[in-house]
Amino acid sequence: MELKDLKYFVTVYEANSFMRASISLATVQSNVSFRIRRLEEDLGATLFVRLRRGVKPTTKGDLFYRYAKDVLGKVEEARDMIKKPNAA
Amino acid sequence: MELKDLKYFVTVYEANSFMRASISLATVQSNVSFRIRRLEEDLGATLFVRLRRGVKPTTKGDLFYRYAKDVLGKVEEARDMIKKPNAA
DNA sequence: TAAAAATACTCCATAGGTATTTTAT
DNA sequence: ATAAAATACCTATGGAGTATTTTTA
Repeated sequence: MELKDLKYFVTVYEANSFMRASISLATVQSNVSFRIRRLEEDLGATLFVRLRRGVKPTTKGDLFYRYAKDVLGKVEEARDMIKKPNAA
Repeated sequence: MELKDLKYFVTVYEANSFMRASISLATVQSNVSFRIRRLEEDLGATLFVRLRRGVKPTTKGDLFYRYAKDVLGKVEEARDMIKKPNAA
């Protein structure tokens, strides 16, 4: 699992679409598809159900979203903390 | 920044040595050196002072350690949560 | 001066991008 | 029928390993 996978996941979750997410992420739909699939395989769980128009998170997808946001938030916190000149 | 960088950082922090960390990480010293340096550049801060024998965390290194552990811990939590069959 | 980190270099795996096919309603 | 996801494919980037040089207490 990579931080980028979490970023992709969160973007897809909020867009309910691989295609729209790919635009936000300045990449291409096939990459989003690949990374989400790989993340699902890594976790051993389906995170989205694929629908006629876009995708919809599964229950596990909903749960995972909270952790993903939390992790990405913590990383930003760490960055901000390091940036502060008085932080050393 | 990648999760692997955080893992490398934490291992170095706990080993006080790039070389010993490389063994724990089943890789090679040059990779550890490279990833730590890149992480430092990414953050714009030195995380370790290089000593005659091994390394020693800077004040920012000490602070960053807490976040790194926290992030890696949260990722493990997420994995465990997803693994639970009743989590969906 | 010696143990350990940094650097230079090579090779291969894989990430990203293009084009096409498959799926689901 | 059609919009969107999956797949196949190619190329280029960069991650892992090897060998060597540089650093520092």
